[in-house]
Amino acid sequence: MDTAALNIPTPDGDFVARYSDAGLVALDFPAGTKAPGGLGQSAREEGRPAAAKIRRWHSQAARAVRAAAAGQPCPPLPPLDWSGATDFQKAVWSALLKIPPGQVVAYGELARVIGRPNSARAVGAACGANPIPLLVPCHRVVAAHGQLGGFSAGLKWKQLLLGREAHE
DNA sequence: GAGGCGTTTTGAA
DNA sequence: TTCAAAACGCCTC
Repeated sequence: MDTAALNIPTPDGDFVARYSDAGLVALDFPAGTKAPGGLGQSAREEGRPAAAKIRRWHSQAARAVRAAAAGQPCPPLPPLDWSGATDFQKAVWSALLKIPPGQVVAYGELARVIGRPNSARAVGAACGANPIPLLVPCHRVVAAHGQLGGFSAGLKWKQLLLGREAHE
């Protein structure tokens, strides 16, 4: 694929945003804090130098990442490239984008929102497949009974982010 | 409170 | 096409 990977420095480390011609395709958490997987190596641009539009998206994404990491309301996001995702995943991720900062919903509740009340487990799978955590706030989804559930970048990040948002 | 089972979706063989 | 796995929820003991 023709993608560009650009660093987003924050007080918590360097996030890595990956872009296609259509928009932001993925966001990697800072190396060292990410759970297994091996992503998050040093950022490098693949292919051509970043086009002007990608630089524009990157500045938007950088602002959004820093705001989200600080638990503040998210400024406008660049276009997100969800090509390759299933309709179910897109429905789940769209619903996630509507959750305001500081508020959490249960997997089962999210399942009802998208019209699949029995799909709580599938919602969890879709959250786990989310390539853009933080900006698509899967950390605001928790299991029933107040349990945390899981998080692709590690539960420590989930707790940290929820704590900061609750503090706002 | 703990354990087991059911539901739904995804990805690999 | 089939099967196993998964960031869950509900029911039973």
